Amino acid sequence: MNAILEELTWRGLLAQTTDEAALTATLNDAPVTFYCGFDPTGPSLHVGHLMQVITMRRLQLAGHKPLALVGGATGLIGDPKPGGERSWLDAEVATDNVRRIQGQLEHFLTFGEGATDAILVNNLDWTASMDVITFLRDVGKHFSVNRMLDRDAVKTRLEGNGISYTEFSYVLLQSMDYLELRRRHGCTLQIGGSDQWGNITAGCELVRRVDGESVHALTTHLLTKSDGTKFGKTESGTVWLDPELTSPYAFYQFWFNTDDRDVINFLKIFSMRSQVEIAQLEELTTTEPAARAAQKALAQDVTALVHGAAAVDQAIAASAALFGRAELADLDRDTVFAALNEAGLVSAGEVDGETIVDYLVATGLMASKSAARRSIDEGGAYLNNERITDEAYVPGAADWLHGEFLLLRKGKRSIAGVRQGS
RNA sequence: GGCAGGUUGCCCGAGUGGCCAAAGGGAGCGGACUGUAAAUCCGCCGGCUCAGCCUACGUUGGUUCGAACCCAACACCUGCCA
Repeated sequence: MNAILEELTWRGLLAQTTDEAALTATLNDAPVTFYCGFDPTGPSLHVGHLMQVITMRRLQLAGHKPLALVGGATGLIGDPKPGGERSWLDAEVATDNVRRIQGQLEHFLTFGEGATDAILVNNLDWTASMDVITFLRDVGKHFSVNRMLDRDAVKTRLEGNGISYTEFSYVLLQSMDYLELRRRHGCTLQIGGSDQWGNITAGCELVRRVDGESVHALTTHLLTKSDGTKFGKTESGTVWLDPELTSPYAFYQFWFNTDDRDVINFLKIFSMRSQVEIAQLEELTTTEPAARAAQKALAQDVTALVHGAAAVDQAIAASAALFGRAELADLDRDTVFAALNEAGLVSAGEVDGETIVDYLVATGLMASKSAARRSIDEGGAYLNNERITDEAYVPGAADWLHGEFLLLRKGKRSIAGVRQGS
């Protein structure tokens, strides 16, 4: 087996390949141009996309050439998912999303003119100008509806709430991408999540039927968590890569809170650490679970990759200040400010009212005054790390840290601050 | 275009005239125990000027002392037929 395939296998990434022997030979033979597509369904990539992005990076480091495709066209159509029809993505929003996502991808791969440098492509470029007759004759003719109906997502939809012709056609567009990228860039490998297997192999088949060339597919396992919940979500929603949508602090916390049972798998998938290093961390997780060395390594690695080393330092400092044992009074003003700023800081001027309930609501920590009162009742609200018992309490001069900040907390780990003055 | 079924809180789903802010489950939140983990147990889970009031069961209008529940129209979804 080829070295990079072995590594992907060890990391638990490799789910399926079209023809392992042929793919191994191809990868050994020469640099391979490969692609992976991202549909612009949101304003940013999120941690769920990270697995593919990092896999692309691994392949690039192994000497292969990535084509990062953003689905300006496919995003407007929608890949059928079992649950039901997707909500319509406005064309303008899609265009904007494409631009944002392209910018993010540039962050993770090395782009340029060199042999293994990555190239950005957008499938709108070869789809928008295609006319219906050409589409139906040159592309549609190669697809059997009978086989399209066999796909799981489609079957589920037929048994459930049905599927529109729009989404049913999605696979044709994605297949066209493969054909086009092979012609334009000599692309002979497509990677994606294992849920993309059907779309990817359909592309392989189209290339074979139309151009008579044999191209490859490689899928990665879908990420599962031990507790059965979906990866990539927190109580506040999707964990985005855009620092405007998910702060580096929240991002760091997301990884830091990983379950013991998942942390080693995540390190294999998301970090560039070696087999030896990960084995050591695995050992530490068993012998000294409370230290959570593996979670720290994971959070630092991924945060550094996405937001840079400086953001890691800030996230660590903020976490230490907010969760540490240190007396709040002992923390210097700048540390408090940096920590609260990461956690989310509201200016006192924006607070409507003066009781602790008003502050809790203003920071967004509590959804409503009712919820705030309830939390206080339940003993789950804290001011400067001390439990609040009186919902009518009005913070006094002594409560303002350095005369400037209030530290508010809900439960153990939802934190926000209020800042006096401007 | 015809016929049938459907639209309930974040999600699923019960409720068919007063006892309904609406059963049950899931998700979520808090507490206890811990390690900012998991599991477990307990509590909470529309809003507010909170023993009361307001808003809510697709939309609008109607019947009624009283409607998520009955009637009408409309909108949307699904299926079957044309």
